[in-house]
Amino acid sequence: MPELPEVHTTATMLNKILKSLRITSVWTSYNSPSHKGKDNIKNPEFFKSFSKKITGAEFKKGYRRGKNVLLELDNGYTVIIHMKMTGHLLYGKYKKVKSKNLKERSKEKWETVEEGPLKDSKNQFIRFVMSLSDGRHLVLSDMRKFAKVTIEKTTELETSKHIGSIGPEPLETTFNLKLFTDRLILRPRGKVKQVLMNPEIIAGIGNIYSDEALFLAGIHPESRVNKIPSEKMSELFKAVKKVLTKGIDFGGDSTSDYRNPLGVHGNFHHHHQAYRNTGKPCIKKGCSGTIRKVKIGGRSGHFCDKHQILYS
DNA sequence: ACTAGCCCCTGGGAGC
DNA sequence: TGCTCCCAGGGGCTAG
Repeated sequence: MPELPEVHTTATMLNKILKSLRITSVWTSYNSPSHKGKDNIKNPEFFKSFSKKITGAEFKKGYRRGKNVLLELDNGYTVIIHMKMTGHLLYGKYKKVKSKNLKERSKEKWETVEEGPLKDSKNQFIRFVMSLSDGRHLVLSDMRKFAKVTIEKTTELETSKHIGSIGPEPLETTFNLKLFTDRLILRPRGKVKQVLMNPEIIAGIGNIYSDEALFLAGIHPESRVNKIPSEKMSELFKAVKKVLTKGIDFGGDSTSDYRNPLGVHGNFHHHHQAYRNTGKPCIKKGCSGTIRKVKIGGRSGHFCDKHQILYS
């Protein structure tokens, strides 16, 4: 699933690709009027005004905040895209076709006409399309329809409810051990894995990278934040930076079919040490433990039963 | 402050 | 081959 490294890869590439391109039209197959929250293109009324705001505008820059891709336009608005579980943004040449499947709510769908790396013609999950002034398209593929697309005035972005409450960025140079500890201790009795994954505490860390960081630091995911000794907190701090950086270096993690905007998979999922390795022997040097799975706050956590210590 | 549980959603895998 | 059932989960939400 897209976490910080995947969103970072996508946003960085889009910044280069989209710069000075114009949006000529917009399309979506999302249609859930009853969906909670009106500020989402799944709501047809919202999509209408959204479409009006962005059609004709030009991209100024693309960047990331937390797990959100932010696309700043030249007309004072910024498009906010959260890809959630199965979303990815793809750039290429697509065409609209009539769906043969009459059961589908929308009788239109999009498929690629591009050859090369982006052989995406079987992609039946394109839910949102921005047609661009170069004749190409930026499309959102979103199998489970969890993604969220919305818009804010650029000047109000930092105080908006979508972006305003997001915690500090763990890969910023200003993110040091003291800040890390100060943030975690805001939830003193929380389970460390849950606290790490809370976007209001620290931005961008999800299930995969929290498992991997805790594995590296040798801390059990159910440890209470205020029981973790300071030298272990220091190890965790370094581990968080390390796994996120490694994720970016590998082009992201494609466990959930993540692809970058040119359709290329990442490789981090070939290097998991804990995540989804249930039952396998621990690969830490000299450790004879086994990877176990536990439910924490409705999410599955994976850890070595030997070298990851429970502080509680 | 924290927890449990539900919801959004659909493909993939297991079991029969 | 095809059915049923369970699982994956970010984050927003409510209720306790």
